[in-house]
Amino acid sequence: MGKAQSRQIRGCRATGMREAALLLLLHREPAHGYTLLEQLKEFGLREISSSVIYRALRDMEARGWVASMWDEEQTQGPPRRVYCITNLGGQVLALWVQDLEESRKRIDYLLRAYDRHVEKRKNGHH
Amino acid sequence: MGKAQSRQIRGCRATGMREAALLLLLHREPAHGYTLLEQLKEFGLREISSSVIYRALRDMEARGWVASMWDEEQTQGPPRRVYCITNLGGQVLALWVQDLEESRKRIDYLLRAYDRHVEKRKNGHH
DNA sequence: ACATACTATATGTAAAATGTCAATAGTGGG
DNA sequence: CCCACTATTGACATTTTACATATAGTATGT
Repeated sequence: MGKAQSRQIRGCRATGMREAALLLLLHREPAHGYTLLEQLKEFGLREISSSVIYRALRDMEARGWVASMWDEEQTQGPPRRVYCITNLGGQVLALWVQDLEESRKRIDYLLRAYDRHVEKRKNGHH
Repeated sequence: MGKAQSRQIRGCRATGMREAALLLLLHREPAHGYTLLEQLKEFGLREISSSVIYRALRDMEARGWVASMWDEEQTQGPPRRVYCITNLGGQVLALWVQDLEESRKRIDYLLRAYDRHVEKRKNGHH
């Protein structure tokens, strides 16, 4: 399929949703990547593959937003990491939240502009 | 600066805003790239460089969402393209709008979840 | 004529983000 | 032992975005 056709409309997510959701979950309580993978569904983020989550977690750790250690209690499977949010991570979460608020405003504006425009058309103001 | 530090929080826009805004503007009336560049500010999209807009327009044309021709009337500068939205483009715009509505819902959900969480913390529920 | 500022579009390339696939590995059940 | 489920990681391709720059016409001042 050519380059021109490649971009599809597909569940347009706000950039930053993933990070914000992860940080929020970890702000509630420490968790493992595998658990977070499940919990993210709460936020309606469409299927995110596991490797993406794990990578996001490692990146956030490199930035100091979260910290991790291997879990001691052994469970049904190989050892797993527990991630905790850091103080910095909490602050960053607050920033993401502010950004999302602005995003929402912009989306609102566009949607209203669209409605107004469609409305006008219906009323015959070609 | 290392890879880990490279990702900044930067005016988190919903993916698809740009396309939707362009299509909406063109749905109102045909326009030139240079004009659209100006008009996009209405939607609070932070500085988008011209090359990004022109590329977006060409891509949308390749997908059949818009059509262009060289403007006949000559103006202050080199010849310029007029872009019109196509029927397909109008339908695509409606889809983008639906997507943005869902995006807004998801953002809403996350923001409320954050508020609830912060509220709980304040009330002493560790 | 020459410089420069603004209008206008196009391209090349690098960097960043995302997606896909598969590798590795422990545990438990039949 | 084979399979299914839990759990994390790495390699690679694709997609998206940003940035710098090329090209070019028009207008204005000197």
